[in-house]
Amino acid sequence: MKRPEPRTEPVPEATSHRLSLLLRSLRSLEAAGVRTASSYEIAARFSLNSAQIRKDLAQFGEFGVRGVGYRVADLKAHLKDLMGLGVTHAIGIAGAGKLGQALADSPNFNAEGFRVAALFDVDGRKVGGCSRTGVPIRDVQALDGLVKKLGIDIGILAIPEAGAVPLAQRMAGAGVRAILNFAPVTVPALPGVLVKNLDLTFFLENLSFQLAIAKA
Amino acid sequence: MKRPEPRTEPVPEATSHRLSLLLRSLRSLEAAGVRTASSYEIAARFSLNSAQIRKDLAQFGEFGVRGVGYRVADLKAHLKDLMGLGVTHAIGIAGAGKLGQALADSPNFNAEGFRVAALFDVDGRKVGGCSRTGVPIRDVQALDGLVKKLGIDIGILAIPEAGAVPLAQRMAGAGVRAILNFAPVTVPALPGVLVKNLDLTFFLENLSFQLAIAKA
DNA sequence: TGCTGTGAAACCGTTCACAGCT
DNA sequence: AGCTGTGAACGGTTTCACAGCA
Repeated sequence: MKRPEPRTEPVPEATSHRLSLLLRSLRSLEAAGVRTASSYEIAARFSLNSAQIRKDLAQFGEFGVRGVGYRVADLKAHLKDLMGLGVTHAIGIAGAGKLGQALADSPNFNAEGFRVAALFDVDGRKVGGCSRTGVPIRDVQALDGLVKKLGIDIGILAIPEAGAVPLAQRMAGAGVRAILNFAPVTVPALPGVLVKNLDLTFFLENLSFQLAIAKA
Repeated sequence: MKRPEPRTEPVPEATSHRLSLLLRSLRSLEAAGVRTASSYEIAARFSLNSAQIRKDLAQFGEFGVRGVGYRVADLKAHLKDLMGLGVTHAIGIAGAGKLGQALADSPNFNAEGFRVAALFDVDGRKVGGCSRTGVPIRDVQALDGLVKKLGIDIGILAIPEAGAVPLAQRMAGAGVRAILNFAPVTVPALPGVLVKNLDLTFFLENLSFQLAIAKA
């Protein structure tokens, strides 16, 4: 099994999402006791083209066995490694409101590869407490120190619009390497830090838009 | 100002997101007292190509004035109309946990074009209560009746994985026209209902992936 | 034989560059 | 002159179709 040159260009978001889906699918195949699966079988699971699965994987190496398919356990292990889920990322969430706590307690954010290390808030009444599953709520003042101490490499912004950009900058300064922003502002790219803006309103508006068009 | 044929094909998600961004930008321009803006000026606000803005809009009509640009108030009104935000969509959220309540109380989900009409839960202790901003929590049993009574046309799934698909089907049966699913399962397309699966884990995994590649 | 991995073709979205209106 | 609206060029992604290996 050979590997191509290590990539430097970012992976297209569509590819990344398909690989996440693939990983999820492999987990369920493994749980079902399936040892080996062809790209055709996998493609049937979610509605995808089998060639696309092969192409997606081929960018990163040769993971299959001709005439046989893919060994589920092997491919899953390779994928996890590839996606950087072999090591556990420590997450810091700014904003201990409902959204922040929902994310902090979510099994999805404490799954393979991720662990929510702390919540941060400005509200003195919340600071010192912890979320339902025990994620401590700290004062934003302590952010810089705790990012380093806890090894937080991913920051999440679950705060109102106004504070988002400065807080993103603060996180970047503290050494966070990636930021997921839920506030309805576009946080600009920061040097050396990956920023993903994720305004949930846009998805709602998208639905509204599609409905409006279908109606017409 | 002429309009092209009404569209039937779905709008690409990228276009839809850009138009959401454009709408947001127009609101801030209007708030700043700007009356008219060229595609070049608007493009500079977010980092886009001016031609793309013109092309995006051109699919739906002619909204600009040659030699002048776009009248901010006019374009905003047209965009809102186009995106189906002229009428208010009633939203029903399944799952009155932290995420469900966060969304129910979010100003973004109660903005122009949207209003959260009800939360639904199976937990008898929650039923009968309401969220911080007063969205009533109802028993899932009552879903079918309330969808019709409250005119709910958009359903949101903020529940664990297991119940998501059946509940989506139930919502579809009750007459919901679009579903936004936050549970980590792919809810398949249902006849006559728009389904958008939005697994937040995928965005985290995407960040992890990009970090892993950058490191290599 | 049956599957992967992959060049070639088709498709789609973005960018360029300019005609045409005000 | 200045800007929109748009045909044409470009670049990237998806699909096809098959060579090549187990």
